[in-house]
Amino acid sequence: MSSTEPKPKLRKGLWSPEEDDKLINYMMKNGQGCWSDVAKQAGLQRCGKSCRLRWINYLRPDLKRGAFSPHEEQLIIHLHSILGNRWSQIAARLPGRTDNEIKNFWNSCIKKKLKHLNNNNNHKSTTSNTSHSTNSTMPTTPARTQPLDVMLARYQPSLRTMENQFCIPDLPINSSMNCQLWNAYSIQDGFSHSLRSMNLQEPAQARLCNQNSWSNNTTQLPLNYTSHATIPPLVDCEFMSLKENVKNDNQNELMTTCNYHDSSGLSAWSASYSHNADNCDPVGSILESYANDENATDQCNAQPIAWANEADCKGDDSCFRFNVNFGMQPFTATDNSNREKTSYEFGEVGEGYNCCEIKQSEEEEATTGNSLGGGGEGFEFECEGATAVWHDNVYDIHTAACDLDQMYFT
DNA sequence: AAATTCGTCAACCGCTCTTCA
DNA sequence: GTGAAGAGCGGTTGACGAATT
Repeated sequence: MSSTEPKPKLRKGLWSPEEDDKLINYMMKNGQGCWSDVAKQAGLQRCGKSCRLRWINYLRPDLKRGAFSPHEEQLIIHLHSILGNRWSQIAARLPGRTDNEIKNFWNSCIKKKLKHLNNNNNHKSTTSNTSHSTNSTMPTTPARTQPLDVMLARYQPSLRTMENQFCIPDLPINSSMNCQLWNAYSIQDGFSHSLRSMNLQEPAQARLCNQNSWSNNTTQLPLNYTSHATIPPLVDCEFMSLKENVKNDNQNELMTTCNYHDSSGLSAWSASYSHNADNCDPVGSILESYANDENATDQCNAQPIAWANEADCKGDDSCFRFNVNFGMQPFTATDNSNREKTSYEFGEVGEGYNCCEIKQSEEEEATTGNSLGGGGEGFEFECEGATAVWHDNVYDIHTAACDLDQMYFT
């Protein structure tokens, strides 16, 4: 049965240049409003939804047209490895690109490359397994030199190799310390991690270097992943520390866990240090076991992060947590009750490097004592415009570089 | 040269979330 | 508190040009 009433027929399909003109003129004149009104008032026989889509994905003036740059490709792969198919969130971090564009690019281009890469790898591993079954050393394949290849390789857990891990270059650390580094490219939800553990050597400082600029607000992923690889230019950091006066021998023990976030608001890598792990409480023991476990690459998940739980601070432990922005230095943190003041010095080290040096000051050792222990208190820090407010196990972070909200410690 | 396959991308569809009365 | 409308998101479709057979 056919209706005799003339229904308002809405156009579908491709937009004509005339329709585009009408929409552009209307939007330039009136700005964005109710989309169903836009359709009517602009004289378009389209539904509001169609108008919105056309404007957002194609007509708005701030769109960047053309092919994706290599850097954009890397960024998309990086973000997708963390966010999955959350195209709008990925697009939000690529100025001038739309979610639709990125989605199409992913489905038509990157996905294919990944598949191809995976096929190659499967072939390689099949053939190598049949020929060498007992070789337990790290893969000896040379470091990849193509950025996209590196990103793709890192995206696929099965393809991760030593040279594809983030590592902190030139990271001297006390021989009594163990250092554990891991990248975070397997993050799906919160801060679970894919780990790479390392034992490092003296001296007793942890220097975190970056060939790019710490203070650069834009996200630039590292292009080279050699043994002295760069790390992302991170501008935000969650920093946790546990300090314990070990009983009997009056020896200080320090365990520190850092989670770093790049300027796109995503965790990019983490590092942990333990001092005098031999005397460790469970916290240090966990760290040590990972540091000594050659197979710890992918098994830790969120466990290290849990060290910062109040419950892990036993006895007279002091426990303090704060956020820093490495692009701003020096950094001083004060808890919101003004009972303690903890200073960390970040200085530039080396020509062409904007490095961050983390060390615990004498004052801090002397003053942290027990007063920062206990749960339920919030901490608030400020650092040249950056604030981090801790409440209900959530950090609200606001910085001049980016506005990150609700980062979680698990 | 025609037919077929492939790749790209704009647009649609259906669903969820948000806002507001 | 509730429902309707609008907005936004991700998956999918289909048109169209290029490449291949």
